[in-house]
Amino acid sequence: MPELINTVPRRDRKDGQVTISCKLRPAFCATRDVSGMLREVGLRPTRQRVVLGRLLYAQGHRHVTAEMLHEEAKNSDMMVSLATVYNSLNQFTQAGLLRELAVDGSRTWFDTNVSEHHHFLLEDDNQIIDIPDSSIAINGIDEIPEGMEIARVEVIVRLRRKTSK
Amino acid sequence: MPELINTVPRRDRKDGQVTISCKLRPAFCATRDVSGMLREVGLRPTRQRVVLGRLLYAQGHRHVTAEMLHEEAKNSDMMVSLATVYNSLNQFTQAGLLRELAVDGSRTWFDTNVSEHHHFLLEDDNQIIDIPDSSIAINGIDEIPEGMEIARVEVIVRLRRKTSK
DNA sequence: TTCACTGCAAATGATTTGCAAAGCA
DNA sequence: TGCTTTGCAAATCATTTGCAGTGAA
Repeated sequence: MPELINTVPRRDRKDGQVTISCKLRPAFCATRDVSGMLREVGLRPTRQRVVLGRLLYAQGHRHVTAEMLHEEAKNSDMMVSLATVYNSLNQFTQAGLLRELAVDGSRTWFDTNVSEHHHFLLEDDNQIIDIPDSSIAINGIDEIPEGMEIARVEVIVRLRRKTSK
Repeated sequence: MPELINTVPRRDRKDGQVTISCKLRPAFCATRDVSGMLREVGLRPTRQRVVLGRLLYAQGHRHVTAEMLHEEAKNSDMMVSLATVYNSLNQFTQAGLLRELAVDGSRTWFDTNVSEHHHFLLEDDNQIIDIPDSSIAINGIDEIPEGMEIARVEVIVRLRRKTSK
């Protein structure tokens, strides 16, 4: 069941302070809608794109790698080649349905939640979790280089297991 | 000429707010000190490590990739193999002389400034710049998952050229 | 002299690409 | 039918590794 949609993060800037408020955007809900969603962004709803779209959007927001998604497709006996998984993830990203996350040099993560929000990274088991409902204020970036503007602010809070003492 | 050293970032936490104050740590200064620096962290000052150490630390803080550093070594006719550049960068990182940056999925960046601070990423020309003297307050991460603690907070402010309008 | 370190070349792992075959409009 | 899209296999790119030779201590 879909939540209310709130895709546009608010961003106010005043005297060197950037404040970003964000609510998680709900998944493109409902399995049956994937074809429509694809058509909406100009991607032909082929069998493999629909399969991947369902895996991505049918269960709420997710963070996935190509390898993970490929594995899932295999397990649901909807074979999609790994190359196609990569291609589709890139097409989805370009179409604005996914967002790429740079958290970990070794592999690329994709986030089905494209609205502005931030992440916990569990260093021990290499898992990514949304920071829920965050309202983040950053001071001290009033000196943005000449001629530039902020495209996006990404905050990654790296967590580790508490050292028992 | 070295600035004053201030390696330890302050971090206070009170009611769900984490505040981090940081000053840029100066480079391990002076060309002639690289050998000593290496010895201090338990790395034998071999010719190639000293060459790389000089390139990294002789000119203030830097953000480099393995490829960049390899190129520089070649240009200064101090040949060091690419494999050794990679190995050295990893050894330096493990020894705490460098910090790895996750900004861009495609290649690994290393930062000679290991104290806690944050970065601008110029998306257009893929350049990384320190956010100077930043004092950053983050609200809303009071719900850290059970049994976890913050290892590090990374903020990346992605910048793009201002759209002329 | 000894053992750590380097350099090459080959191995790896993630991702992309070329191209013939297959599938949607 | 015609033009996309897929799937495989080969190509690529960044990075790591095995191992014989080299060099600091």
